[in-house]
Amino acid sequence: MTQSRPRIPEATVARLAVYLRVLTGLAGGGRSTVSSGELASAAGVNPAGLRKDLSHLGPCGVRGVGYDVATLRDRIARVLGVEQSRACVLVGIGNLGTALADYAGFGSRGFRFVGLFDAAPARVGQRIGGQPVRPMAELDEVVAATAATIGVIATPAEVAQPVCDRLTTAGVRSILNFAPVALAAPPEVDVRQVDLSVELQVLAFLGQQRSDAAGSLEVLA
Amino acid sequence: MTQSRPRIPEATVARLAVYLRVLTGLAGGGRSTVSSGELASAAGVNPAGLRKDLSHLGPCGVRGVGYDVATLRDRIARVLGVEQSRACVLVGIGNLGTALADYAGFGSRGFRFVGLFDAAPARVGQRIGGQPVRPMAELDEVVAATAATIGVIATPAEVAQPVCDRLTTAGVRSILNFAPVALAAPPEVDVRQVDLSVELQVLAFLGQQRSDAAGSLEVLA
DNA sequence: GGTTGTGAAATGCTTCACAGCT
DNA sequence: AGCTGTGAAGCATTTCACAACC
Repeated sequence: MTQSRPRIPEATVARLAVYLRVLTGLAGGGRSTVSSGELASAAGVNPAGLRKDLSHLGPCGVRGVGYDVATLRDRIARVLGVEQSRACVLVGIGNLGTALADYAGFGSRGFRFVGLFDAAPARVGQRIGGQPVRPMAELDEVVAATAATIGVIATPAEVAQPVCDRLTTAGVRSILNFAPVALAAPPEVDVRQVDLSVELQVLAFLGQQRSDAAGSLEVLA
Repeated sequence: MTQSRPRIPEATVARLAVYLRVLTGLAGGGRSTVSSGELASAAGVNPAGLRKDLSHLGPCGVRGVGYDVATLRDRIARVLGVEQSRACVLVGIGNLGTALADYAGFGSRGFRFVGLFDAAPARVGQRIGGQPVRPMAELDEVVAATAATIGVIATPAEVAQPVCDRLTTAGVRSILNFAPVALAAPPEVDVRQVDLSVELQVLAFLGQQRSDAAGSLEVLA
Protein backbone atom coordinates (compact mmCIF):
# COMPACT_ATOMS: atom_id res chain seq x y z
CA MET A 1 0.00 0.00 0.00
CA THR A 2 2.77 2.46 -0.61
CA GLN A 3 0.99 5.47 -2.02
CA SER A 4 4.16 7.27 -3.05
CA ARG A 5 6.05 5.98 -6.07
CA PRO A 6 8.38 8.78 -7.08
CA ARG A 7 10.44 6.63 -9.44
CA ILE A 8 13.99 6.65 -8.18
CA PRO A 9 16.33 7.13 -11.16
CA GLU A 10 18.41 4.11 -12.01
CA ALA A 11 21.66 6.07 -11.76
CA THR A 12 20.67 7.03 -8.25
CA VAL A 13 19.90 3.42 -7.32
CA ALA A 14 23.39 2.40 -8.42
CA ARG A 15 24.94 5.08 -6.23
CA LEU A 16 22.71 4.23 -3.28
CA ALA A 17 24.28 0.79 -3.35
CA VAL A 18 27.69 2.44 -3.05
CA TYR A 19 26.59 4.69 -0.20
CA LEU A 20 25.23 1.64 1.58
CA ARG A 21 28.61 -0.04 1.36
CA VAL A 22 30.42 3.02 2.71
CA LEU A 23 27.89 3.49 5.52
CA THR A 24 28.22 -0.15 6.54
CA GLY A 25 31.96 0.39 6.80
CA LEU A 26 31.54 3.57 8.84
CA ALA A 27 29.05 1.91 11.18
CA GLY A 28 31.49 -0.94 11.68
CA GLY A 29 34.12 1.62 12.65
CA GLY A 30 31.86 3.01 15.34
CA ARG A 31 31.08 6.24 13.53
CA SER A 32 27.72 7.81 14.42
CA THR A 33 27.25 10.74 12.01
CA VAL A 34 28.60 11.88 8.62
CA SER A 35 28.24 14.97 6.50
CA SER A 36 27.33 14.80 2.85
CA GLY A 37 30.82 16.05 1.99
CA GLU A 38 32.59 13.28 3.80
CA LEU A 39 30.26 10.55 2.58
CA ALA A 40 30.54 11.87 -0.96
CA SER A 41 34.30 11.79 -0.98
CA ALA A 42 34.35 8.25 0.41
CA ALA A 43 31.94 7.21 -2.34
CA GLY A 44 33.75 9.11 -5.07
CA VAL A 45 30.91 11.46 -6.01
CA ASN A 46 30.12 15.12 -5.58
CA PRO A 47 28.34 16.27 -2.40
CA ALA A 48 25.44 18.04 -4.07
CA GLY A 49 24.71 14.99 -6.15
CA LEU A 50 24.76 12.83 -3.10
CA ARG A 51 22.23 15.06 -1.36
CA LYS A 52 20.02 14.99 -4.42
CA ASP A 53 20.20 11.19 -4.46
CA LEU A 54 19.18 11.01 -0.81
CA SER A 55 16.36 13.46 -1.40
CA HIS A 56 14.55 10.68 -3.26
CA LEU A 57 14.17 8.87 0.06
CA GLY A 58 12.60 11.87 1.73
CA PRO A 59 14.36 13.97 4.39
CA CYS A 60 16.86 11.86 6.26
CA GLY A 61 19.49 14.17 7.64
CA VAL A 62 19.71 16.91 10.25
CA ARG A 63 20.57 20.37 8.97
CA GLY A 64 23.69 21.80 10.45
CA VAL A 65 24.75 18.34 11.62
CA GLY A 66 24.71 15.66 8.92
CA TYR A 67 23.30 12.16 8.65
CA ASP A 68 22.98 9.52 11.32
CA VAL A 69 25.05 6.63 10.00
CA ALA A 70 22.94 3.72 11.25
CA THR A 71 19.62 5.34 10.38
CA LEU A 72 20.69 6.23 6.86
CA ARG A 73 22.15 2.79 6.32
CA ASP A 74 18.89 1.12 7.30
CA ARG A 75 16.84 3.54 5.23
CA ILE A 76 18.85 2.83 2.10
CA ALA A 77 18.84 -0.91 2.77
CA ARG A 78 15.06 -0.87 3.00
CA VAL A 79 14.64 1.11 -0.21
CA LEU A 80 16.98 -1.20 -2.10
CA GLY A 81 15.11 -4.19 -0.75
CA VAL A 82 18.18 -5.62 0.92
CA GLU A 83 16.66 -6.06 4.35
CA GLN A 84 15.50 -9.58 3.62
CA SER A 85 18.27 -11.44 1.86
CA ARG A 86 17.57 -12.57 -1.67
CA ALA A 87 18.20 -16.04 -3.00
CA CYS A 88 20.35 -16.26 -6.16
CA VAL A 89 21.57 -19.11 -8.31
CA LEU A 90 24.89 -18.97 -10.12
CA VAL A 91 25.58 -20.86 -13.33
CA GLY A 92 29.13 -21.33 -14.61
CA ILE A 93 31.71 -22.07 -11.93
CA GLY A 94 34.92 -21.16 -13.72
CA ASN A 95 37.32 -18.59 -12.34
CA LEU A 96 34.82 -15.78 -12.58
CA GLY A 97 31.99 -17.84 -11.13
CA THR A 98 34.21 -18.93 -8.27
CA ALA A 99 35.20 -15.33 -7.64
CA LEU A 100 31.55 -14.33 -7.51
CA ALA A 101 30.60 -17.24 -5.24
CA ASP A 102 33.41 -16.37 -2.84
CA TYR A 103 32.95 -12.62 -3.00
CA ALA A 104 32.13 -11.44 0.49
CA GLY A 105 30.50 -8.32 -0.89
CA PHE A 106 27.45 -10.30 -1.98
CA GLY A 107 26.80 -12.17 1.21
CA SER A 108 27.14 -9.10 3.34
CA ARG A 109 24.84 -7.08 1.15
CA GLY A 110 21.67 -9.04 1.06
CA PHE A 111 22.39 -11.74 -1.48
CA ARG A 112 22.95 -15.40 -0.83
CA PHE A 113 23.77 -18.01 -3.41
CA VAL A 114 21.49 -20.97 -2.87
CA GLY A 115 22.78 -22.97 -5.79
CA LEU A 116 26.00 -23.22 -7.81
CA PHE A 117 25.70 -25.00 -11.16
CA ASP A 118 28.07 -26.14 -13.84
CA ALA A 119 27.74 -28.35 -16.89
CA ALA A 120 31.23 -29.88 -16.60
CA PRO A 121 31.18 -33.19 -14.72
CA ALA A 122 34.71 -32.45 -13.47
CA ARG A 123 33.45 -29.44 -11.54
CA VAL A 124 30.29 -30.98 -10.15
CA GLY A 125 30.76 -31.99 -6.54
CA GLN A 126 33.58 -29.54 -5.80
CA ARG A 127 32.85 -27.32 -2.85
CA ILE A 128 33.08 -23.53 -3.12
CA GLY A 129 32.58 -21.48 0.00
CA GLY A 130 30.99 -24.42 1.77
CA GLN A 131 28.60 -25.24 -1.05
CA PRO A 132 28.68 -28.09 -3.56
CA VAL A 133 28.67 -27.46 -7.29
CA ARG A 134 25.58 -29.13 -8.73
CA PRO A 135 24.77 -30.51 -12.18
CA MET A 136 22.45 -28.49 -14.40
CA ALA A 137 19.83 -31.21 -14.08
CA GLU A 138 19.08 -30.02 -10.56
CA LEU A 139 18.45 -26.43 -11.56
CA ASP A 140 14.65 -26.45 -11.70
CA GLU A 141 14.39 -28.36 -8.47
CA VAL A 142 16.66 -25.95 -6.57
CA VAL A 143 15.00 -22.83 -7.97
CA ALA A 144 11.59 -24.17 -7.01
CA ALA A 145 12.68 -25.28 -3.54
CA THR A 146 14.45 -22.05 -2.65
CA ALA A 147 12.18 -19.61 -4.49
CA ALA A 148 15.26 -18.02 -6.03
CA THR A 149 14.31 -15.04 -8.19
CA ILE A 150 17.75 -14.00 -9.39
CA GLY A 151 20.11 -15.88 -11.69
CA VAL A 152 23.72 -15.01 -12.44
CA ILE A 153 25.38 -16.28 -15.62
CA ALA A 154 29.17 -16.66 -15.63
CA THR A 155 29.49 -19.20 -18.42
CA PRO A 156 31.30 -18.99 -21.76
CA ALA A 157 29.43 -16.89 -24.30
CA GLU A 158 28.41 -19.87 -26.45
CA VAL A 159 26.15 -21.40 -23.84
CA ALA A 160 24.81 -18.25 -22.20
CA GLN A 161 21.60 -18.15 -24.23
CA PRO A 162 20.52 -21.72 -23.48
CA VAL A 163 21.41 -21.17 -19.82
CA CYS A 164 19.28 -18.04 -19.87
CA ASP A 165 16.40 -20.05 -21.32
CA ARG A 166 16.73 -22.69 -18.64
CA LEU A 167 16.77 -20.05 -15.91
CA THR A 168 13.66 -18.33 -17.19
CA THR A 169 11.68 -21.54 -17.53
CA ALA A 170 12.82 -22.53 -14.05
CA GLY A 171 11.13 -19.36 -12.79
CA VAL A 172 13.92 -16.84 -12.31
CA ARG A 173 12.73 -13.26 -12.77
CA SER A 174 16.00 -11.32 -12.99
CA ILE A 175 19.26 -12.24 -14.68
CA LEU A 176 22.73 -10.77 -14.38
CA ASN A 177 24.83 -11.81 -17.35
CA PHE A 178 28.63 -11.70 -17.36
CA ALA A 179 28.97 -13.52 -20.68
CA PRO A 180 29.74 -11.20 -23.59
CA VAL A 181 26.54 -11.72 -25.59
CA ALA A 182 23.21 -9.94 -25.64
CA LEU A 183 20.57 -12.29 -24.28
CA ALA A 184 17.00 -12.64 -25.48
CA ALA A 185 14.47 -13.20 -22.71
CA PRO A 186 10.72 -12.80 -22.25
CA PRO A 187 9.66 -9.25 -21.37
CA GLU A 188 8.74 -10.14 -17.80
CA VAL A 189 12.36 -11.09 -17.10
CA ASP A 190 14.90 -8.34 -16.41
CA VAL A 191 18.32 -8.92 -17.94
CA ARG A 192 21.36 -6.84 -17.08
CA GLN A 193 24.60 -7.15 -18.94
CA VAL A 194 28.09 -6.66 -17.48
CA ASP A 195 30.98 -6.75 -19.91
CA LEU A 196 34.27 -6.70 -18.05
CA SER A 197 36.30 -5.71 -21.06
CA VAL A 198 34.16 -2.75 -22.07
CA GLU A 199 35.37 -0.73 -19.11
CA LEU A 200 38.94 -1.47 -20.05
CA GLN A 201 38.30 -0.35 -23.58
CA VAL A 202 36.71 2.90 -22.47
CA LEU A 203 39.69 3.51 -20.22
CA ALA A 204 42.11 2.91 -23.07
CA PHE A 205 40.16 5.25 -25.32
CA LEU A 206 40.15 8.04 -22.76
CA GLY A 207 43.87 7.59 -22.17
CA GLN A 208 44.56 7.75 -25.89
CA GLN A 209 42.37 10.80 -26.31
CA ARG A 210 44.16 12.54 -23.45
CA SER A 211 47.61 11.94 -24.86
CA ASP A 212 46.43 13.16 -28.26
CA ALA A 213 45.10 16.30 -26.61
CA ALA A 214 48.44 16.84 -24.84
CA GLY A 215 49.93 17.47 -28.26
CA SER A 216 47.79 20.57 -28.66
CA LEU A 217 48.61 22.25 -25.37
CA GLU A 218 49.64 25.51 -26.96
CA VAL A 219 45.98 26.29 -27.63
CA LEU A 220 45.58 26.89 -23.92
CA ALA A 221 48.70 29.02 -23.51
CA MET B 1 47.91 16.11 -36.60
CA THR B 2 44.26 15.15 -36.55
CA GLN B 3 42.39 18.39 -37.07
CA SER B 4 38.98 16.97 -36.20
CA ARG B 5 38.23 16.31 -32.54
CA PRO B 6 34.47 15.92 -32.42
CA ARG B 7 34.47 14.49 -28.88
CA ILE B 8 32.86 11.10 -29.02
CA PRO B 9 30.49 10.76 -26.03
CA GLU B 10 31.62 8.26 -23.43
CA ALA B 11 28.35 6.33 -23.62
CA THR B 12 28.97 5.92 -27.33
CA VAL B 13 32.52 4.67 -26.77
CA ALA B 14 31.23 1.97 -24.45
CA ARG B 15 28.76 0.81 -27.08
CA LEU B 16 31.32 0.94 -29.87
CA ALA B 17 33.28 -1.66 -27.90
CA VAL B 18 30.21 -3.87 -27.96
CA TYR B 19 29.64 -3.37 -31.68
CA LEU B 20 33.25 -4.27 -32.28
CA ARG B 21 32.78 -7.56 -30.47
CA VAL B 22 29.66 -8.40 -32.46
CA LEU B 23 31.28 -7.44 -35.75
CA THR B 24 34.29 -9.60 -35.01
CA GLY B 25 31.93 -12.51 -34.45
CA LEU B 26 30.05 -11.82 -37.68
CA ALA B 27 33.26 -11.54 -39.67
CA GLY B 28 34.41 -14.85 -38.22
CA GLY B 29 31.15 -16.37 -39.43
CA GLY B 30 31.85 -15.20 -42.96
CA ARG B 31 29.22 -12.50 -42.99
CA SER B 32 29.93 -9.56 -45.32
CA THR B 33 27.22 -6.96 -44.63
CA VAL B 34 24.79 -6.09 -41.83
CA SER B 35 21.96 -3.64 -41.41
CA SER B 36 21.72 -1.34 -38.41
CA GLY B 37 18.65 -3.26 -37.28
CA GLU B 38 20.40 -6.58 -37.19
CA LEU B 39 23.56 -5.26 -35.61
CA ALA B 40 21.52 -3.38 -33.02
CA SER B 41 19.58 -6.42 -31.96
CA ALA B 42 22.76 -8.48 -31.64
CA ALA B 43 24.24 -5.73 -29.48
CA GLY B 44 21.09 -5.23 -27.43
CA VAL B 45 20.45 -1.59 -28.38
CA ASN B 46 17.99 0.29 -30.53
CA PRO B 47 18.75 0.75 -34.24
CA ALA B 48 18.43 4.54 -34.36
CA GLY B 49 20.83 4.85 -31.45
CA LEU B 50 23.32 2.61 -33.17
CA ARG B 51 23.23 4.75 -36.28
CA LYS B 52 23.72 7.86 -34.20
CA ASP B 53 26.71 6.23 -32.52
CA LEU B 54 28.26 5.36 -35.86
CA SER B 55 27.63 8.86 -37.16
CA HIS B 56 30.43 10.04 -34.85
CA LEU B 57 32.87 8.13 -37.06
CA GLY B 58 31.65 9.84 -40.20
CA PRO B 59 29.63 8.08 -42.91
CA CYS B 60 30.47 4.41 -42.97
CA GLY B 61 27.50 2.59 -44.43
CA VAL B 62 25.74 2.33 -47.78
CA ARG B 63 22.15 3.53 -47.91
CA GLY B 64 19.70 0.88 -48.92
CA VAL B 65 22.26 -1.83 -48.20
CA GLY B 66 23.83 -1.59 -44.76
CA TYR B 67 27.38 -1.73 -43.41
CA ASP B 68 30.33 -3.70 -44.68
CA VAL B 69 31.27 -5.92 -41.75
CA ALA B 70 35.05 -5.92 -42.16
CA THR B 71 35.30 -2.22 -42.98
CA LEU B 72 33.17 -1.17 -40.04
CA ARG B 73 35.08 -3.46 -37.71
CA ASP B 74 38.39 -1.93 -38.73
CA ARG B 75 37.03 1.59 -38.51
CA ILE B 76 35.79 1.08 -34.95
CA ALA B 77 39.00 -0.68 -33.94
CA ARG B 78 41.03 2.27 -35.17
CA VAL B 79 38.89 4.81 -33.34
CA LEU B 80 39.07 2.84 -30.09
CA GLY B 81 42.83 2.54 -30.47
CA VAL B 82 42.74 -1.24 -30.51
CA GLU B 83 44.92 -1.68 -33.56
CA GLN B 84 48.14 -1.59 -31.55
CA SER B 85 47.79 -3.79 -28.50
CA ARG B 86 48.15 -2.13 -25.13
CA ALA B 87 50.28 -3.39 -22.29
CA CYS B 88 48.51 -3.85 -18.94
CA VAL B 89 49.61 -5.01 -15.52
CA LEU B 90 47.28 -6.86 -13.18
CA VAL B 91 47.61 -6.78 -9.41
CA GLY B 92 45.80 -9.29 -7.20
CA ILE B 93 45.71 -12.82 -8.54
CA GLY B 94 42.82 -14.29 -6.57
CA ASN B 95 39.82 -15.84 -8.28
CA LEU B 96 38.82 -12.60 -9.94
CA GLY B 97 42.36 -11.76 -11.00
CA THR B 98 42.79 -15.23 -12.44
CA ALA B 99 39.52 -14.90 -14.32
CA LEU B 100 40.68 -11.60 -15.79
CA ALA B 101 44.11 -12.97 -16.71
CA ASP B 102 42.54 -15.94 -18.45
CA TYR B 103 39.73 -14.04 -20.10
CA ALA B 104 40.14 -14.43 -23.83
CA GLY B 105 38.11 -11.30 -24.45
CA PHE B 106 41.02 -9.10 -23.43
CA GLY B 107 43.69 -10.65 -25.57
CA SER B 108 41.53 -10.62 -28.66
CA ARG B 109 40.57 -7.01 -28.16
CA GLY B 110 43.83 -5.18 -28.01
CA PHE B 111 44.97 -5.76 -24.46
CA ARG B 112 47.81 -7.94 -23.28
CA PHE B 113 48.81 -8.52 -19.68
CA VAL B 114 52.56 -8.08 -19.41
CA GLY B 115 52.75 -8.61 -15.67
CA LEU B 116 50.73 -10.44 -13.03
CA PHE B 117 51.46 -9.43 -9.43
CA ASP B 118 50.45 -10.64 -6.01
CA ALA B 119 51.60 -9.93 -2.49
CA ALA B 120 51.05 -13.48 -1.20
CA PRO B 121 54.26 -15.57 -1.37
CA ALA B 122 52.12 -18.66 -1.90
CA ARG B 123 50.84 -17.30 -5.20
CA VAL B 124 54.12 -15.96 -6.50
CA GLY B 125 55.63 -18.30 -9.05
CA GLN B 126 52.33 -19.94 -10.07
CA ARG B 127 51.68 -19.76 -13.77
CA ILE B 128 48.42 -18.34 -15.15
CA GLY B 129 47.84 -18.48 -18.86
CA GLY B 130 51.51 -19.11 -19.51
CA GLN B 131 52.72 -16.28 -17.32
CA PRO B 132 54.34 -16.38 -13.88
CA VAL B 133 52.86 -14.49 -10.93
CA ARG B 134 55.50 -12.01 -9.75
CA PRO B 135 56.13 -10.40 -6.36
CA MET B 136 55.17 -6.76 -5.91
CA ALA B 137 58.84 -5.85 -5.65
CA GLU B 138 59.18 -6.31 -9.40
CA LEU B 139 56.35 -3.94 -10.27
CA ASP B 140 58.34 -0.81 -11.10
CA GLU B 141 60.84 -2.76 -13.12
CA VAL B 142 58.17 -4.47 -15.25
CA VAL B 143 56.17 -1.31 -15.82
CA ALA B 144 59.30 0.51 -16.92
CA ALA B 145 60.53 -2.32 -19.15
CA THR B 146 57.19 -2.87 -20.90
CA ALA B 147 55.97 0.74 -20.94
CA ALA B 148 52.65 -0.47 -19.53
CA THR B 149 50.19 2.40 -19.21
CA ILE B 150 47.21 0.55 -17.78
CA GLY B 151 46.90 -1.10 -14.37
CA VAL B 152 44.09 -3.36 -13.21
CA ILE B 153 43.43 -3.81 -9.48
CA ALA B 154 41.73 -7.03 -8.35
CA THR B 155 42.91 -7.07 -4.75
CA PRO B 156 40.92 -7.01 -1.51
CA ALA B 157 39.55 -3.57 -0.68
CA GLU B 158 41.96 -2.98 2.21
CA VAL B 159 45.08 -2.88 0.06
CA ALA B 160 43.64 -1.27 -3.08
CA GLN B 161 44.74 2.26 -2.19
CA PRO B 162 48.39 1.41 -1.53
CA VAL B 163 48.42 -0.68 -4.71
CA CYS B 164 46.98 2.29 -6.58
CA ASP B 165 49.77 4.48 -5.17
CA ARG B 166 52.43 2.01 -6.24
CA LEU B 167 50.96 1.82 -9.73
CA THR B 168 50.88 5.57 -10.19
CA THR B 169 54.43 6.07 -8.97
CA ALA B 170 55.53 3.24 -11.27
CA GLY B 171 54.19 5.31 -14.15
CA VAL B 172 50.78 3.81 -14.98
CA ARG B 173 48.39 6.38 -16.46
CA SER B 174 45.04 4.58 -16.31
CA ILE B 175 43.63 2.32 -13.61
CA LEU B 176 40.68 -0.05 -13.64
CA ASN B 177 39.66 -0.87 -10.09
CA PHE B 178 37.56 -3.90 -9.16
CA ALA B 179 38.01 -3.45 -5.42
CA PRO B 180 34.98 -1.91 -3.72
CA VAL B 181 36.58 1.35 -2.58
CA ALA B 182 36.88 4.77 -4.13
CA LEU B 183 40.52 5.41 -4.96
CA ALA B 184 42.39 8.68 -4.69
CA ALA B 185 44.89 9.33 -7.47
CA PRO B 186 46.65 12.33 -9.00
CA PRO B 187 44.55 14.18 -11.59
CA GLU B 188 46.68 13.03 -14.52
CA VAL B 189 45.73 9.42 -13.77
CA ASP B 190 42.33 8.13 -14.93
CA VAL B 191 40.59 5.80 -12.50
CA ARG B 192 37.52 3.78 -13.38
CA GLN B 193 35.60 1.83 -10.83
CA VAL B 194 33.75 -1.44 -11.41
CA ASP B 195 31.69 -2.78 -8.54
CA LEU B 196 30.38 -6.26 -9.31
CA SER B 197 27.75 -6.18 -6.62
CA VAL B 198 26.23 -2.86 -7.62
CA GLU B 199 24.69 -4.35 -10.74
CA LEU B 200 23.18 -7.12 -8.69
CA GLN B 201 21.72 -4.60 -6.31
CA VAL B 202 20.21 -2.55 -9.11
CA LEU B 203 18.71 -5.71 -10.53
CA ALA B 204 17.17 -6.60 -7.18
CA PHE B 205 15.74 -3.13 -6.84
CA LEU B 206 14.16 -3.20 -10.29
CA GLY B 207 12.70 -6.62 -9.59
CA GLN B 208 11.21 -5.47 -6.34
CA GLN B 209 9.83 -2.32 -7.91
CA ARG B 210 8.21 -4.36 -10.66
CA SER B 211 6.50 -6.75 -8.29
CA ASP B 212 5.25 -3.78 -6.26
CA ALA B 213 3.86 -2.25 -9.41
CA ALA B 214 2.12 -5.51 -10.29
CA GLY B 215 -0.11 -4.92 -7.26
CA SER B 216 -1.57 -1.81 -8.87
CA LEU B 217 -2.54 -3.28 -12.22
CA GLU B 218 -6.12 -2.05 -12.06
CA VAL B 219 -4.93 1.47 -12.84
CA LEU B 220 -4.28 0.32 -16.37
CA ALA B 221 -7.55 -1.55 -16.79
C1' DG C 1 12.01 -0.60 -51.69
C1' DG C 2 15.11 -0.42 -48.37
C1' DT C 3 18.46 1.64 -45.36
C1' DT C 4 21.57 5.18 -43.77
C1' DG C 5 22.60 9.75 -41.68
C1' DT C 6 20.95 13.57 -38.93
C1' DG C 7 18.53 17.76 -37.21
C1' DA C 8 15.21 18.47 -33.70
C1' DA C 9 12.38 17.16 -29.78
C1' DA C 10 12.18 14.78 -25.57
C1' DT C 11 14.02 12.81 -21.82
C1' DG C 12 17.18 12.04 -18.12
C1' DC C 13 20.93 13.36 -15.29
C1' DT C 14 24.21 16.54 -13.04
C1' DT C 15 25.57 20.78 -11.21
C1' DC C 16 24.68 25.06 -9.12
C1' DA C 17 23.03 28.26 -5.83
C1' DC C 18 20.61 29.30 -2.06
C1' DA C 19 16.58 29.04 1.04
C1' DG C 20 15.47 26.73 5.27
C1' DC C 21 16.40 24.49 9.43
C1' DT C 22 19.20 23.31 13.78
C1' DA D 1 27.75 29.26 11.78
C1' DG D 2 27.00 24.92 9.47
C1' DC D 3 24.80 21.62 6.70
C1' DT D 4 20.78 19.74 4.44
C1' DG D 5 17.09 19.79 0.87
C1' DT D 6 15.61 21.41 -3.56
C1' DG D 7 14.08 24.35 -7.48
C1' DA D 8 16.13 25.81 -11.59
C1' DA D 9 19.70 25.93 -15.00
C1' DG D 10 22.86 23.46 -17.73
C1' DC D 11 24.51 19.47 -19.96
C1' DA D 12 24.37 14.85 -21.93
C1' DT D 13 21.98 11.25 -23.99
C1' DT D 14 18.16 8.96 -26.19
C1' DT D 15 14.44 8.84 -29.28
C1' DC D 16 11.90 10.33 -33.19
C1' DA D 17 10.97 11.35 -37.85
C1' DC D 18 12.31 12.02 -42.26
C1' DA D 19 15.25 13.65 -46.01
C1' DA D 20 18.96 11.76 -48.77
C1' DC D 21 20.66 8.09 -51.16
C1' DC D 22 21.61 3.48 -53.38
